[in-house]
Amino acid sequence: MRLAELSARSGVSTATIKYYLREGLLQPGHRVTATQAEYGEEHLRRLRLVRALIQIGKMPVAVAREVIAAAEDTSLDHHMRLGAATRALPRVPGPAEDDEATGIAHRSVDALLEQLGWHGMHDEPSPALGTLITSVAALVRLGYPCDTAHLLPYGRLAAELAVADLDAVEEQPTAAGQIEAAVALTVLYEPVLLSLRRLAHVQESARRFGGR
Amino acid sequence: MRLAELSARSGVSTATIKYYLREGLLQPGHRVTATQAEYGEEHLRRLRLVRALIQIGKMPVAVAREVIAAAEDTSLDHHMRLGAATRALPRVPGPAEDDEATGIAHRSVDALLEQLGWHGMHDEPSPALGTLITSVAALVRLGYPCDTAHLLPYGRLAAELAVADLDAVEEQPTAAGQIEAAVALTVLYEPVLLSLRRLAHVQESARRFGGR
DNA sequence: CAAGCATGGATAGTTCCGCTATCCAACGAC
DNA sequence: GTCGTTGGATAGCGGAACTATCCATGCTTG
Repeated sequence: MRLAELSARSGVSTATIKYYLREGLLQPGHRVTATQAEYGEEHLRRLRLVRALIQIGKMPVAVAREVIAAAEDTSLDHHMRLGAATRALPRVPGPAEDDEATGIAHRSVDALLEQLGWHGMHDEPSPALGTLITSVAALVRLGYPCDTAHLLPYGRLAAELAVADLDAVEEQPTAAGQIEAAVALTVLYEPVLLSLRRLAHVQESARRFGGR
Repeated sequence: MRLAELSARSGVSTATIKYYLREGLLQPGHRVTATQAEYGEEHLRRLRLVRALIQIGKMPVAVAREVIAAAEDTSLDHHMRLGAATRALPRVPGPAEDDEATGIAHRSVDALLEQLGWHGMHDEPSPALGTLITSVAALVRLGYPCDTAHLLPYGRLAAELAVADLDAVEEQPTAAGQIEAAVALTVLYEPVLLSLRRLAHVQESARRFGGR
């Protein structure tokens, strides 16, 4: 398949595909002559994944490159590669300030992890932990309840989600498939989850404050 | 308080505050002379909210303006204003394409809403519904399991979250406080939830594929 | 086999967004 | 009165994600 066909089948313009090739998000096609290259189904699939990460997952192009590179790094073991998406992702600047609210947030989160029985979080710190603390600090600063008691139900539900997610990952037969699934499901279920929560808000609000 | 003090207490530069004033995200201060204005605690609070929406909630400035305007629109009733954040928000372009995957996604989502007993979703369509369908379509296109059976646990957990969220909203004593809380908690608990899910993935992955 | 259009690599340009820097006239404390 | 401060207006900047143009090659068709 030539670049033009790859473009037609993916719905991505040739100019954008060239851009992704430049940025290293896509393997170059097999050069068949000095000025022509051949692309296969795996390029199409990869392109769809990249597009989904960027458009649906709102991931910056540079981050998508790192995530994909980590997922393909065969020097890491299975567990590490499964965590590739998690580690490369969030980019909400960690707790930059060191004010009172950040301190409170830090303590609330530590207590939460303790109560959930999640250990080893500080050993290989996931950027998600920084994002969590920053977000809780923002809530604290606005005076909203965000102590361990309020966070705990969220933590328990997150744990349930993780079980469902990992089940879905394990449905994939091959190791490489599991890695890709971990990346794709982690990132692409996020808008699903947030949308469902928003819709549930509408439902629950209607139930309580019932319009008509 | 003068602009400089507002800046110092919020940690936002005066240039940025002026920008927010221009963009209508902040009420102008009370003009005390031709060239000076006085700001109060409510300006500080509002500024912190705006910052949180933009930095933590990753909301575009223009969207933050709409959300805040809707939340303050006293011509709407309580239920409507509580939904202001939900309706003004997501901006993942709705299902633009109309391919096979989108059709499958549409049917899966409809069946899901049916099984959850969520009705009236199509009457005043929340943009979250469009985001949901687009995201599911992307998963379908990549060949991942995303049928009603897979989505249902997410829906149920979202419903549980909504109950907890609305409980937190109802803790606020005043109507205006509830509106602001609905906006702030809807948006600012999103990174909290996603971070917890990522951390839970690490835990669950360690449990299953356990490195050491 | 020549004409002519398609291919794909390189490079520069465009658009949008979220600030940021510069001016400048009016204030106000010393 | 002097001089630093305030705050409104305007223009500029830097990053991100594309997008448009150029051009040498090469396949294709009459």
